[in-house]
Amino acid sequence: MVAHFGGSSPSGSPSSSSASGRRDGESVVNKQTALKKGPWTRAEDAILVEYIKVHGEGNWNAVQRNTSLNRCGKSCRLRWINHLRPNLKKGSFSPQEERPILHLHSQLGNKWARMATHLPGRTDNEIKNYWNTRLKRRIRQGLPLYPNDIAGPHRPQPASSPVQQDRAAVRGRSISHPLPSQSNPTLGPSALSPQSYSHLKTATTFSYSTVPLLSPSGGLAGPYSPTILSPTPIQNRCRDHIYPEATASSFPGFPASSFQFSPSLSFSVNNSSLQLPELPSNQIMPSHVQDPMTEHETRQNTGSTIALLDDLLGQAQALTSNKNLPEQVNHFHHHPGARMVIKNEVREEDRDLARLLQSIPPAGLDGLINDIGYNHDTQQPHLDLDGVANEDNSLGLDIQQLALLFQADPASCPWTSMPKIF
DNA sequence: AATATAAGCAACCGCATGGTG
DNA sequence: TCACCATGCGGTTGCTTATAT
Repeated sequence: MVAHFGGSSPSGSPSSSSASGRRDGESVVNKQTALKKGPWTRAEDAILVEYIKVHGEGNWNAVQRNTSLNRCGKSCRLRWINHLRPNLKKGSFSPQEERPILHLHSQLGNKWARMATHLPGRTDNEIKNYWNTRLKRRIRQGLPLYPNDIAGPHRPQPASSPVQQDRAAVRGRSISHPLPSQSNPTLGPSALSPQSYSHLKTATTFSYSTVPLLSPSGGLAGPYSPTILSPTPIQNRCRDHIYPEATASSFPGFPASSFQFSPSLSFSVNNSSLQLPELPSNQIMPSHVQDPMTEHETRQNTGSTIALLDDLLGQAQALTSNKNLPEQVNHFHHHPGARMVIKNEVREEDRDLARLLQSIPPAGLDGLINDIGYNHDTQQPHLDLDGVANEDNSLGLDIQQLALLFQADPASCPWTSMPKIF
């Protein structure tokens, strides 16, 4: 078979000497004008590895200038990052790796690079490919993604989309949010047909953490507002269609008409690492429905819990801008009883953890956080909460403890019976 | 065995960001 | 302040292989 890569650019597989040879010859002539594309050959790999051995990573464009490689800097970087650098894991993802991916995606969305920092030896590209493959599979299996009223490539767009309503709501306008029932034909769970998939290719990630929370009065949920919050339309759809089996009665301890839909409460402890909550993996919505807020808007709208942690992270960044700064202990600005150990470098992992904590009702955090940090040995964030910390500084909360914290009945905690979405 | 479809994967592209002169 | 450059990220494409019909 003659393979063609990138349209008109012929190239062979790495073992195809004829194709690559012809291409190589061509590249020598056109070195100033046409850089080689397509699969890398072993010879090219060897050149790149040897160069990096001597000069180290970075300055990728210099590779092409200083070697016989006729690849652009971006291509060299990509090849090194994804295939040639040491300690890369190869092969399919293990179940131990898959679960964190699901959890991370539920918290971070399509932040592949960020996710990769939590999965040693794995690249963002691998994670992205894994996720996209899985997403396609689940869609093909017809699992519910969103309701019929918004599905389909040719449906007329409503005059006021749910997102617009959400946006209006977070700007303080009072909008009623009738809870859709399972029997509501327009909002009932729908199975997405494979034919609908092409439409979804434009969909982007939708994360619970971006959903604005409304107080019962319709205003924003502040950091110390009651934890019982009115769900927005988007949250309603999450509850009714991503967890279609769950009904209001599945959430004991919360009024049926007003609760914060936050499955993120379902922490558990396993193998001394922070287990992120089990969340649906298919958190996507069609592009004409979802309208993800900017990070700034998200912070503004969800307020608040995150503000506390951002406050701390801001302090950490300020403090750690001095590389020689010794490890310091700071006090929570809003939580005098809590303390945070600030290491000597600012870590994205901390920000990830902060995002995770964003999903915890503010009152649940109040006075609880004792220590927050990141364990580089285990590559896991750790969080000490007063009275519930484990010996190894991992998160010491199990689902029953959390249920108690948030005054739900642990014996009938709904998240333990949530259907798995993978 | 031939064909169709799905899955897995590698690589490219466009864009955003940050540093520097 | 601006332009330029290097780098990094996420989306997308298209090829190869595996599996189903």
